[in-house]
Amino acid sequence: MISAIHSESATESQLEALAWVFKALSDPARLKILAHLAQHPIDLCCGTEPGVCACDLEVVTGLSQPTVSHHMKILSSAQLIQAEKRGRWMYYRIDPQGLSLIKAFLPTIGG
Amino acid sequence: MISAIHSESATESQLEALAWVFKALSDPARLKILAHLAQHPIDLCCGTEPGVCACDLEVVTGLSQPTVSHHMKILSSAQLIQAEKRGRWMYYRIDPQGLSLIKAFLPTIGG
DNA sequence: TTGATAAATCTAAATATGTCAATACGTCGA
DNA sequence: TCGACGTATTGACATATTTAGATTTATCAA
Repeated sequence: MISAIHSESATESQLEALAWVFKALSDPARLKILAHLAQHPIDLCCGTEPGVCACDLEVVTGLSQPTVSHHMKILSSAQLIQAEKRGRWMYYRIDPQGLSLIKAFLPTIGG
Repeated sequence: MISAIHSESATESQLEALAWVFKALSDPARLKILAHLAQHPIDLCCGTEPGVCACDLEVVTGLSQPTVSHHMKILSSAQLIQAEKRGRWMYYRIDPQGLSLIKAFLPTIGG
């Protein structure tokens, strides 16, 4: 069949989407944020709400508020976190979609 | 115990090493190279030698020779490929170490 | 309504990255 | 030894990324 001419199993745009998820994971601050979210599904500072608020992540990373906001936007665009605003606070939690993409792809590159 | 003060399970330097592997994976050209290596353990253009030579990867990626060389250096530094020189040719193959690092870390961030 | 607070956006900076042309380096064959 | 060939390195350039200060927006409390 014709599509077999393109012998690579992943299309160009699929590779770009995957590369973007990997890029979101390529910063130590963002890895630290994700590890914190995975290990603290219940918020520490703002009560018993599910998720972690942005102010916590400033402490965890030692970065400024705008910088944390920037990182969260990147993680969100890669579907690695889900963000929800409740009142004045943003709450974050792990989004399984981004990592699922990666886990499905790893065998393609020998993993 | 004292070390428990640092409650994150991964140290700063471990996170940096992981981030570096993810960064090596964050480029579509490098993903394409890895996919090609995984799917062609036997060389196409230069006989029956195990591995893929650099000249093949110029064709696969459509990039110039120096650019491919640059990408291979990055993949190698992340332990994602093994490189071997035989005569005038460089042969590459998948190195399982880099991906193993990642696969071991994914559960830490909810994967 | 006003003031305070949490987060996003805008702006600017320093640094990093991807790319190729030119060149250098190794290796092989004649 | 010399020339050709495959790859690595260097230099240059355009673009992207990380970061924080200043400002804006949205929400709540008084």
